[in-house]
Amino acid sequence: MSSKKGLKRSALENGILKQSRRSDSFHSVFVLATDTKRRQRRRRTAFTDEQLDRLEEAFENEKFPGIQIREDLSRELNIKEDRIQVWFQNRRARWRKHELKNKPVTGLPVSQKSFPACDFYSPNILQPPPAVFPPLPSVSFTSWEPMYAPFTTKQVLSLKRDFELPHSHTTDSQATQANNAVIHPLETSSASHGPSPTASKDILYQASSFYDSDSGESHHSAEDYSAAVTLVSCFQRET
Amino acid sequence: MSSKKGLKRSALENGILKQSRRSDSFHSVFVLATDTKRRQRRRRTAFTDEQLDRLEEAFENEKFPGIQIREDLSRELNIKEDRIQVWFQNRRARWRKHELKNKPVTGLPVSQKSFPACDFYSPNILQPPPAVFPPLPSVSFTSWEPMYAPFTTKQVLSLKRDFELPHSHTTDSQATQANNAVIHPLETSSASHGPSPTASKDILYQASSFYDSDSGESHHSAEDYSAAVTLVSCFQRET
DNA sequence: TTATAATGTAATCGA
DNA sequence: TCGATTACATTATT
Repeated sequence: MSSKKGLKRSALENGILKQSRRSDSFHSVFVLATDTKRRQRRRRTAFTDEQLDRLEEAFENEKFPGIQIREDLSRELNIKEDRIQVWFQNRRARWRKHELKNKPVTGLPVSQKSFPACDFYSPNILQPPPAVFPPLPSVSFTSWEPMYAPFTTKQVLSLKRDFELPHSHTTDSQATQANNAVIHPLETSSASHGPSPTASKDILYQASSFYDSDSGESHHSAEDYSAAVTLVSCFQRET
Repeated sequence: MSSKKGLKRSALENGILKQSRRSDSFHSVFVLATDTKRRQRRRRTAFTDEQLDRLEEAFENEKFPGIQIREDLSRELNIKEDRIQVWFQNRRARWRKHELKNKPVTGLPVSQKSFPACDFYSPNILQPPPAVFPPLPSVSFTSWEPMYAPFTTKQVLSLKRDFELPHSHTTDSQATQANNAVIHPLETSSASHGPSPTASKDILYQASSFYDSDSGESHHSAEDYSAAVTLVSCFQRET
C-alpha cells in the first residue's frame, strides 16, 4: 500500500476544476495562459471513473470523433474539448500499439473476402496476405487526392511502387478477381459524416504494422500488400 | 470516490480490465499469447556497477540522449535500447526530484552570477529570483532559430512579452550588468552534438515550474524570469 | 524501508 | 492527424 497522496490530490484538484468553477487557489494551475502564470506543461488531468467510461464508450463507437461529437462529450462530461481531443489521440495510439495487433483475423484470402464499402475502423479489414498477391487495381492516383488526401502523392506512389516492383507474378484471373473483390465505390453511408481524412492513414498504419507484432521477420510485401489493399478499398475509383 | 478507476486500472493487471467493456472485441486483446496467465511485469533489470557507472557518466554529459547515443550505449553495455531509455527517464525523474531541489544556490543575484556557457542541465543555473529583475538582454530572436529552434518564434516572443510587461522597473546599469552576466555565446562543446531541441524545452519547463514544488504561492514573475534567463543564456547572441 | 526499475498515460512537439 | 518523446504518478521489486 503505497502513497495515494499524489492521486488523491490530483483527483481533488481535478474535481474542483471540473465540477465547481474552479476555486481561486487552483485557478491558475489549470489555465495555461492566464496573465501571469506560465506553466510550460499542463498539469496532468485525472479523469474520473465516469468520464473514462463514457470516453471509452464513445471510442468504441467512433475512433475519430468529429468536432460535433467532441463538443457533445465536452459538455456532457464537463471536460474541455481540447482535452477530449488529446484523450482520443492517446487512446488511438494505445489502440494501434496494443489492441490492434492482437486482434488478427485469420481468414479468407483477400481475393475471397468481401470488403465493407469503406470500413475504416474495423480491424477485420486486415487480412493475412495470400500466398500470391493480386496486383493492385489500377486506380488513378490523381483521382484520390481531390476527395481528401490522407497521403501525399509521394507516399502513395511509393506504396504503389513498393508493391508493384517485387511481386509482379500474378495471373490475370487473380488480378480480375482481386479487382472485383477489393474495390468498392464509396458508399452513401459516409455521406453524413465520412471518416476524417487521416482515418485512412490510420488504417494504412494498421495494415503496414499488422504483421510486425510477433517476429522480426520480413513481411514487407505482405505489409505493403495489406496496406495497399486496405487503402485502395477505401477510395472511390475514378469514374 | 471519484477517480479510482485510473488507479484501479493501473493496479490491476491489464488483462483483466478491459473485459468489462465490449468483451468479445477486446477480450483477446489482452489475453493474447499468455492465455491463462496474466501478463507479468518485466523482470527488474539489475544493472551492473560498470553499467551504472557508464550510464551515470553519460547522464552527466547528456540528460536527454537521442536515439544515436542510446543505441551506442546499448551496444557498449549490452543493454537493450529501451531499457536505456527507461533508465534515463527514471534518472531524470530522480534528478528533478532530488538533485534539482537541493542544489539551488541561494545567494547572489543573477547579475553577479557567472553562468556556464550553455549549461543546459546543471541545476545551478536555476536561481532564486532577485528582488528586482534585470531585463532580458536584447537578443534578436530571429538569430536564434537557425541554430536550432526549440521554441517557435511565437513562443519566444510570448515569453519575452510576458517578462517585459509586468516588471519593467530596472535600471540601465542593472541591465548592462545582466547582459554581461547572462549572455554567453554557445561554446564549442556543443559542436558535435548540441542538446536536442527538447532538452532546452525541458530546461524552460524546469525553470518555469521550479518554484512551484512546495507552495502554491505566486512566483509567477520569478518563474518567468528564471525561464527567460535560462533560455536566453543558452542561446547565442546575434553577432 | 528505501531506491529504483517498470508501467500507464496525459501532455507536448515536429512533421 | 500521427509518432515519438516527455513528465508524472504509480506500482512493484530488490
